[in-house]
Amino acid sequence: MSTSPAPAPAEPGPSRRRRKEARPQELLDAALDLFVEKGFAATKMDDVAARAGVSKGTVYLYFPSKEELLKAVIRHNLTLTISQVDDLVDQFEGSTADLMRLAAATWWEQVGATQASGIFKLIITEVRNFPDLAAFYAQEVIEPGERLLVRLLQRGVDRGEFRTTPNPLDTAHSLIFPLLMLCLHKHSIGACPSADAIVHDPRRFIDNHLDLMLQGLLARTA
Amino acid sequence: MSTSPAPAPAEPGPSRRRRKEARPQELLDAALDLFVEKGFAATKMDDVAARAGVSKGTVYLYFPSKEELLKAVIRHNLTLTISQVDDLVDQFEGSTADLMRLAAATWWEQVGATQASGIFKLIITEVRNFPDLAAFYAQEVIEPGERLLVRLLQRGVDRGEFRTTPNPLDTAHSLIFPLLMLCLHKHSIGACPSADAIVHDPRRFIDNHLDLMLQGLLARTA
Amino acid sequence: MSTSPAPAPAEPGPSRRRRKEARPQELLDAALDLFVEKGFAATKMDDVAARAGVSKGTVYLYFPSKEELLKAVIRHNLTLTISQVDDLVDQFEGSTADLMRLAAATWWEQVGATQASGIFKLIITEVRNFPDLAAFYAQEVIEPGERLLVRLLQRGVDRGEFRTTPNPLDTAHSLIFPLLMLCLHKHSIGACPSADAIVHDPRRFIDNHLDLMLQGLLARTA
Amino acid sequence: MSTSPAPAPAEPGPSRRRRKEARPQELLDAALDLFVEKGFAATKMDDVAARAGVSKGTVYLYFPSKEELLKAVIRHNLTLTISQVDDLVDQFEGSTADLMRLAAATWWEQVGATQASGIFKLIITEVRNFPDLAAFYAQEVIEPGERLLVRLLQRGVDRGEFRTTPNPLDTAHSLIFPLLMLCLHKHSIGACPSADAIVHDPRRFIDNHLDLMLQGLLARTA
DNA sequence: CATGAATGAGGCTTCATTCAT
DNA sequence: CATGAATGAAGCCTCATTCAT
Repeated sequence: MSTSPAPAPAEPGPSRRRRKEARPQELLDAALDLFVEKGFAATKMDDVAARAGVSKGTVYLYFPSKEELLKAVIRHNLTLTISQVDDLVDQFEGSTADLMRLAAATWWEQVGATQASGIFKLIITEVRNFPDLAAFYAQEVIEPGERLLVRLLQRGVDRGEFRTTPNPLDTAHSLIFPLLMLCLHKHSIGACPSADAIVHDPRRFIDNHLDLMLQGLLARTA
Repeated sequence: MSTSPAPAPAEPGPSRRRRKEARPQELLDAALDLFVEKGFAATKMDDVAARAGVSKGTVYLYFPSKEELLKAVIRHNLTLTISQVDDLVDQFEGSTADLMRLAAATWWEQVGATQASGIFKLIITEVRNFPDLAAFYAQEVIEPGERLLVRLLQRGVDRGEFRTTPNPLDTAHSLIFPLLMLCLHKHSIGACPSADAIVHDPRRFIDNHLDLMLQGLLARTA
Repeated sequence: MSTSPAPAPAEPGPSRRRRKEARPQELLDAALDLFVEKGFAATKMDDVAARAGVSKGTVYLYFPSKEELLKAVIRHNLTLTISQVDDLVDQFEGSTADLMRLAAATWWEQVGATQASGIFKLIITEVRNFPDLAAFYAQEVIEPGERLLVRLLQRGVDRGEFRTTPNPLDTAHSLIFPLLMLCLHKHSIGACPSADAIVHDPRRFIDNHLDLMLQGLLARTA
Repeated sequence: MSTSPAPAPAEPGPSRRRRKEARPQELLDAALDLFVEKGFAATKMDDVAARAGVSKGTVYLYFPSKEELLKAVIRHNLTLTISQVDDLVDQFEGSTADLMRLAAATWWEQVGATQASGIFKLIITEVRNFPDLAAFYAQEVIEPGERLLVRLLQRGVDRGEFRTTPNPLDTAHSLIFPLLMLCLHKHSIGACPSADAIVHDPRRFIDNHLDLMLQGLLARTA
């Protein structure tokens, strides 16, 4: 986009400096793509560099090793997501069913539909090779995520919309697991041309899933 | 199944012979474990050999290359599972809810709770590096699996137990995805000691999930 | 020498095994040569392998890293030298002057004139990059060597052959330093064809040096 | 010598100017230190720049390559030393023993005790990798040095102070080698904290060495 | 059949050198 | 002049694969 030769040298001189500032982000994006696509071990630093449009050595100006690059990729893609939905739950005033639909849509737009959705595959793939990640991910994603979902369910119960379920955490997992599978699918089988996409329309699937779950959760008035 | 003692006890001794006959199976098991744990690229042939209790060269007596070993592992772990449940659906005579609970329990016992459950992580991890797998997996697992689940749902509808859902395939995915996530979790975060197990009791989770789904599916008599 | 294709396969089968047992020594010799010639940092593992007649990877079957190879080279070339001269001093019965000449000749034959003489250059060159070596060398070589030399001088004094010197350790260094310089020279300037050899005859130099020193040490009867 | 304050105080300020003029010297000093400490191959241009307090690119403004920097370092540290002692020999009127003591003390002060003493280690370390150095060093240092020492010995013989020795060059080496070893030691084992200094007092050692040698050289009147 | 020594292509990483600012 | 971001050749080390025993 901005890599075309600058037509006017009149500008203060951003070309080199601007690149420098953008590099880490470009490298993180390139690395995320490749780590998700091929796995950490099968990704070559050369490939990361090439995809970011730099030479091999440049990557090492920004990240001291392949492993640190991985950690930076994960750190970079795990922040800020849950807190937004957290705020949503606080402020929303409609029915819990609507809130859940809104939260799911938000999440899908910001995470599921973006490059960041690959992070789930990456975690599942690499967590056993880099055990540090486990604690980090549990603390940064799983725990806040579970708290959020349980809070959401409790809201429904408190407002008389949902029945109680024997184990709210299990129920939370029933809600969220299919969405995570959507992400995993998108970056595995779903990315292979040979296998025709199994889930054709993620948004429709999410609606259907929430409908099913909400039916199962509704307080039966009868 | 085929490891039963050799019928003729006249031979010099069964132990060495049995080993030879068991080798491929032992190698496949070792390879599955390691491929699932570390990923294909990060697994060394040395490790596979060591875990199977043989020397490195021996692996090549049975599998011509690492990639062929991977394919053999996948092929070996994908067969026979669905057909069993298929038969179940044909023969079962009780309610579809009970059938689903039985099918899920059977699947969990034969797949989810065993080493073979790792195959799902392996597929997700490696399918993009070995695109052949995609078609193979789609044909051998996804399509029969989806057919089975849709048939199951249809049975419920036909018998007046379930309401119809706008997209039965989506519904099938809502049913099965959480179970697959259980397998993935078990072989990723769930295997890390640092992160306390998130899903503590798979069987209870499956019950809860089916209850929720069934509530959502039941034909409302009201 | 023995790498020609074996004409008679009748032998028990030494070719492969014998190589395996000789490898470490061959590699240590090759590494000593190259480390001494080019320095540790400038020596490539490929070069070591090539000089030992094996491929790159083979070196790593015997030494886990370049640094460990260096340590092994040093360890291997520092043992057994001083103890021999130590025994000599114990058993010799002639004049201390003769004993010193014999000791020097022995040392020159076993160390100075051999490949092992390079170890002194190697130590001087690399000790600051690998500080572990300092303590090791001080303990294994310097301390026993100094003790030996001081004992030798004391023998001369005790027998009324030598005068006392204000600082025997200094005197010991005056004795030994020129011999060490001989080794250093041999592996530096002395190895360059462009500079005509400065010390033409090491044995003659050693004789001359000892004569000078002994003249300086003799008890003056006057 | 040339770092005296700029004659014209009218200019904006001497500090920046002086730095520019001092740069080459600062770089040579930094490079000498590092080449001596770590060896040529293990020294990074970054380190040289950092020690001289400039950025990496700046080094290349003054020296076109790392190898040229090495040559400049050596050239710079080899000049001017011997000619001073040469003059001393011409002008001195006392005993040759005293002259030798004076010459040794002068040399120690101007070379041995300074940073320049490292040059001997550097030559020994690198001469085989840069054969040009051999001829240069032989011509600039060894030959004048040997001529000087032989002249010194001849002076003693001519004045009836010393006996003749069978090979004056060997004797010259016996005189000078221990002093060179002092320099080498100082920049190798002597610089390692782990090994307690072996030669504790260089000046005392030099005195002792000369006393020994002079005793060995004295014309015996008896 | 089984072994494990040997190979060498390939990947991560370093660092001398260049050059736009 | 000085900077430091960028480059890419080169070196250490790994590991899939081969093959003599």
